[in-house]
Amino acid sequence: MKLTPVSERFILHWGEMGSRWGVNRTVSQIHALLYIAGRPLPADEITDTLGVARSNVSNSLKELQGWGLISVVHLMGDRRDHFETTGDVWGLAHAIFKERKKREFDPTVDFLRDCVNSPDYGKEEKDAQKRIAATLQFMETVSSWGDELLKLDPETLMKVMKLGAKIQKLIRG
Amino acid sequence: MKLTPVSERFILHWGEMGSRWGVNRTVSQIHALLYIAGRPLPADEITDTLGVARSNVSNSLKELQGWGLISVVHLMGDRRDHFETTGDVWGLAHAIFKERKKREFDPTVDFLRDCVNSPDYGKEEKDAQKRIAATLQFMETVSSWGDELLKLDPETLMKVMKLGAKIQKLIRG
DNA sequence: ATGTAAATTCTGTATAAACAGAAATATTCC
DNA sequence: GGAATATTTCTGTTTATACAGAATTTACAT
Repeated sequence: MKLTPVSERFILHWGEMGSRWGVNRTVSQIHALLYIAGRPLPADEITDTLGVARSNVSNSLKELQGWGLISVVHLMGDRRDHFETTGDVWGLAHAIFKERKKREFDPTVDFLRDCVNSPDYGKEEKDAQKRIAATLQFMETVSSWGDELLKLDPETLMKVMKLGAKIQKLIRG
Repeated sequence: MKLTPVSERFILHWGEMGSRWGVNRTVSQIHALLYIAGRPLPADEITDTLGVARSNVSNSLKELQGWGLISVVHLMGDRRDHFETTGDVWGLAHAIFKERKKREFDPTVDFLRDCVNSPDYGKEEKDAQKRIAATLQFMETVSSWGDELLKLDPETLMKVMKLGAKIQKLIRG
């Protein structure tokens, strides 16, 4: 697949940012490619377009499935797997947010709960106890807030975001 | 500094999660230590407590300063630098959120703006153009929402979070 | 100035992640 | 069943990061 200049830049940028987002370059490049392509692509076409090893593509596709970002589809008269991603940026953001929360946030909330319930907890300095408890409480609040937001439909969430700081007035009133 | 069992677990957990959060283990361990200690520590004490090389501590402290998570203080009659972090979980979350947004989000928003304004943009498939534009618009909305939230004081933000999904009613009404 | 403590930078090593290419496995068609 | 195609797993290499320990620099005291 021949890439236009903008597509190419897009894919390269996505790949570079990937490392900051905790996913490797090839994985994010493949995702970007599928997003730009807007149609299901077979692994070989991804391989050719990005110029990486076929095995690398295979593993990366697996990881993207683990993130819930791509799905396999089949085309009539073609035995190859084809891969596609949502063209809908909301769906994407939803999947990414959900998965990152699960991987980066929830384990620590669980851990902190465990700490606080541990028999050793009382042996801690009073100040340290306070800070740990406050951290847990804070993270629990953020966590359930996140879950709530994930439940909202795009339109509502968009309104919430557009509201921005003006929400203060609603709360006070 | 002798660590209690919970403190030790806390620091180790923080260190492990660090890699998922994009910072290395020593960096996050040091931060956790300062957070638990609740008082300014000199580099040597950090070195001894964590059992890592002095040079490693030095570099990690630099990185934590880059994140705006620690500050240097001096104690009377002691020439050594001492390092401390906010004991306030809100302050912490604020600093982390702000910095992550800056590093992981804003560059892509800038990049997408650049794409859309590029002379090559028109050569793109109509569908791809739409998706890129939608991505930009979405990320811009999220970005300014983030900025707004960062401006709110903790109490208000807490109320917003506690409100959760019930915010829908406020919006409709 | 010279010595001493503190902090940083430099250099090499170890570790882990990413990746290519080969080999092996699975799938579908005849 | 066997050939052809598609996919995954395995193995070794490369590359990037983390780190220790040494060397250097900086800051301060006398």
